[in-house]
Amino acid sequence: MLLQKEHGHETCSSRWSPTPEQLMILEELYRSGIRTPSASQIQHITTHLCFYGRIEGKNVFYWFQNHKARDRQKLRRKLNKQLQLQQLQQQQQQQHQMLVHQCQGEAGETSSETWKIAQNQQSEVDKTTSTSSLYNYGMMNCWSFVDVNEASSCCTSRPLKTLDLFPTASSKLREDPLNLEL
Amino acid sequence: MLLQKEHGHETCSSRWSPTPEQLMILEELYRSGIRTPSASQIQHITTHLCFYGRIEGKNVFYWFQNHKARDRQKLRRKLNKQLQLQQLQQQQQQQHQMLVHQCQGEAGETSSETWKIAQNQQSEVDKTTSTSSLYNYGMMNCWSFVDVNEASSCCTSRPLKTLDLFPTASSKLREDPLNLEL
DNA sequence: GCAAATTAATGATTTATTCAAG
DNA sequence: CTTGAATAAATCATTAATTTGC
Repeated sequence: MLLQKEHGHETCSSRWSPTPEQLMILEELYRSGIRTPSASQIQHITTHLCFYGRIEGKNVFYWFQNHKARDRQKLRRKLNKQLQLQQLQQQQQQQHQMLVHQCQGEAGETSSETWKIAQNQQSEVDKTTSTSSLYNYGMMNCWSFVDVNEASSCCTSRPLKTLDLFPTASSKLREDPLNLEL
Repeated sequence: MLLQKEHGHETCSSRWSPTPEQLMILEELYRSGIRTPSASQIQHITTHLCFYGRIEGKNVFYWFQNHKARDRQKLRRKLNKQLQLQQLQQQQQQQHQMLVHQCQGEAGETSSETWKIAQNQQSEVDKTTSTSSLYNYGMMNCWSFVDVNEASSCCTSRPLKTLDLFPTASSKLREDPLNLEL
């Protein structure tokens, strides 16, 4: 472990932390394709970055190591997430395909036609407050009769069935392999 | 005033907020091309989504309205941002192009070649602690002589030299195996 | 506003894996 | 098959961001 030293007015903490400029340049180099710089590359970079603040070769070395690793890690996780999502969505798509098709069948109608929500099964409670009333749907000049209590009564009955999602993976699931060197 | 209810996700607050399932289905419908659903489409969707939580027609109507608008907005902003970023990056690239090119010229070497930082101009202060010592650069079994005080003196005196001890010619790309937890 | 407490990032080390030479 | 160079993965440790209670 390094000791804390005072170099003039600058505080030397135990570990290097890049100045914004250094970071910018490092990232630029990374974007330009450098992943595991050679010794002399590290040397050049270090010399260049010295202008912006204290830095040494191993800092550069470590920075590229870590950045590359965490980049891949991030990518892997992203892909995994997307995969899970896709699987989920596929299942749900199956589950809701009927709804989609139903809606597609009615594609000809316009949204701003006056529409009424048929509220046939009114809940018995709260009959006093369940008055049909005029709703102005935003900026559209379309008014509809909607029952105020539509939602609450609608929520009490659950006619649909769900598939079990997430049972998929074994416990040993690891992140997907990923080919390196972007 | 908010009434709290325990229906899983459902809390009855003053305004509707979609459950994850509802949101997923709405987005699925959106992706499937629906932008301004007709009255009966809204009716169907609402009925369907009621299963997952309190919802009414106007919520569906508004959701599509908002989603469409914000989608467009997001796209616009994204494009603008990308443009600005590109311009910034171009400027920065100009600024550090030389360094990048320098590094590109040395692309053949491997990172873990033994490399030495010649530290000729030793700073006068702290002579006691400024001992050259062996550094193990992480997991690489490559040891280099590096001066402990490299950094402090590096910033005061610019010209540095690399002494590549044995330039091996073994840079080869390799398949990435890698596996990892979730 | 502000500092203590907590959390997220990330620099630095260690351990495990890969691959090629002998 | 063993060994060593090189590197990826995992881990440790400290700093920076962020939150939180005053």
